[in-house]
Amino acid sequence: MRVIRDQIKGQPIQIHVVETPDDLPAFRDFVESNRRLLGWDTETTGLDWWNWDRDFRVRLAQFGNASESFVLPVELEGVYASAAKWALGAAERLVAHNGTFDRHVAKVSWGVPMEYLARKSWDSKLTGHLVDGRGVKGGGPSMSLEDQVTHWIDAEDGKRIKGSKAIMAKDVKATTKTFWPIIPLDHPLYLLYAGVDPMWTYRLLLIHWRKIKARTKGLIPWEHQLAHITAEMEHRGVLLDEEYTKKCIDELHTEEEKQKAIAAAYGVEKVGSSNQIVAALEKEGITLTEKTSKGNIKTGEEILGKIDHPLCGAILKASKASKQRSTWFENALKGMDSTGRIHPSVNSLEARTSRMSINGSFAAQTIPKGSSYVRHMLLAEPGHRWGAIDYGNMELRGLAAWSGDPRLLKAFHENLDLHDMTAEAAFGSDVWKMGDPGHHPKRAAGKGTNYTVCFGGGWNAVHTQWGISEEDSKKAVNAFWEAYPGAKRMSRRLMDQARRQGGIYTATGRWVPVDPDRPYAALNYYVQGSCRDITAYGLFKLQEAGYGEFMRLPVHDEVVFSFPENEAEEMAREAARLMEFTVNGLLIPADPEVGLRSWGSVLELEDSKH
DNA sequence: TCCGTTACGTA
DNA sequence: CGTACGTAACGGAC
Repeated sequence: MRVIRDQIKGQPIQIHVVETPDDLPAFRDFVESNRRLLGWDTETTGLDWWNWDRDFRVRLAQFGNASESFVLPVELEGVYASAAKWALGAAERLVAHNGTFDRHVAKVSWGVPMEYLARKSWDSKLTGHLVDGRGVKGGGPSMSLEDQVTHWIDAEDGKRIKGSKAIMAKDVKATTKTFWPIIPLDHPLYLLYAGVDPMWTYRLLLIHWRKIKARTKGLIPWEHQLAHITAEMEHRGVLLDEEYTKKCIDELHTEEEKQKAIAAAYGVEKVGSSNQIVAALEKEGITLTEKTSKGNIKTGEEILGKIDHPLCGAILKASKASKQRSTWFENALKGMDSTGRIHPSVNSLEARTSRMSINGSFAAQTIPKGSSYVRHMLLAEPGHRWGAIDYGNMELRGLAAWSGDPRLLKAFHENLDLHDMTAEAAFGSDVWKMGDPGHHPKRAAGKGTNYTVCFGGGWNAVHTQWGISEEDSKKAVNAFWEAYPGAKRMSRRLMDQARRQGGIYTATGRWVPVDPDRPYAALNYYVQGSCRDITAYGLFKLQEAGYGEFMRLPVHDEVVFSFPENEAEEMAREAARLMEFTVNGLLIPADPEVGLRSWGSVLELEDSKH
């Protein structure tokens, strides 16, 4: 058996590379004596595990503790895969970094049920987030294995691994994204890269465990359970309307070509190029002046949309068609498996505030909702109908409940219009009395203020983003804090805590770091983070009640489903009831909607609030 | 090939 | 003192 000797943080490590079946007894001995906690990982041909019946393969499986690991060439012979499968069964506890991916792999490659592994798994990506959930941009460690190693173990080791990818890619004349299926199984850097992974995840878990704040510890099983639920949704996938998708690609392509030709006639070859746009418009006698924060000239919709010139319309139409085509339809088609389903990747614990994100085949959380054009490409299962259940006014209700402000609470308990209330507090009731039919004439300012303040904004944000006059914005924001002193106290308390401790705890005890120069964000972090856990709790209840197999994706304050046609309405009502949650006596309601076959059909319901 | 910037979509 | 994301295209840096 080949042994690679190296170091982590200057400490000696050993990677045992299994080369023949004769090496397996030593592997089994190792697993037996490390069964209490075993780090593991897989190397594959790519991330598209759903193509297991096409060209996806698992190549290596690795198991280890803090200083020793074994690498199995599972791609070669069944005997190695059997050994890997046995090890997964023999371990009492497993730890992996982003282990949901490896559980997909174990399921499609070796038939190991995801649920079986989930029950005894830790995930160092999740524990890392519980310690400090900030990404690199937010001044934090960031959750990728390389970044976690760099931050918590050894900066040199982290960089070395990053560099080794580039070298491997070069060795096989490929890129860092394409070398995975072709790198030889015995490439020394590949074996080193693979072999250190289980050691790192093992070490990271122990480091994180010590650092997770006492109040946050309770979320460890919570996050692992949630990650399992979303992994099952990933595994199930969402049915794609292939015919419709292809039709849209053609349509958009035609539109794009048409508009590009118009733009080209004015000298704009690349409709996304600000330089070309500025130069072409200059020739037409139009000078753009508005600058971005970096001093470049702005050429977005905001600017071009206001100019009455055929070039501007063509540029906007061409880039919109192009972006829709590639972002939605082509990405989805590329990600389709042999059964016609796509498998977007759900990151169950992503943002600083813990909100989930979805990427991959399509970014479900950014799918346009102004029109049903894109949403029509996603279908419920045959004989099913699409269901969508969303929480109503979740964040403002949360603010009311957690702050305990009497007027905010009264508004929701008595079904009053909070936007009218804020408008009244700011601009008086001379022209409008509570309870009168219709709305306060300045309701828009009230609405903008409610949302903006809840999200940590001030009068300037109300002014610029809601189109409210400067004077009204100032008046409304001041009035908000006056009218709802409970919210003011809550914000102040959180800012104090953030200044003293560097962060805040959400309603579920989650630690969220707050930047010292942005203490005002603390209120939003509390509300956003706590609301995310209400959605998470809803998913637990749904799973527990047997609704798991019908769930498709979580979309912030919404969950989408594929329900059997005959019981769809009833199931949606029951699911909504399960999701509803009461915070300090205030209900966060969940509204069920059932469409026809496609996601888009829900949007077209007459009574849809969307 | 990588990465910062800008733009635009969502809650 | 708006917050949190993902994706695409461009264009300079390497």
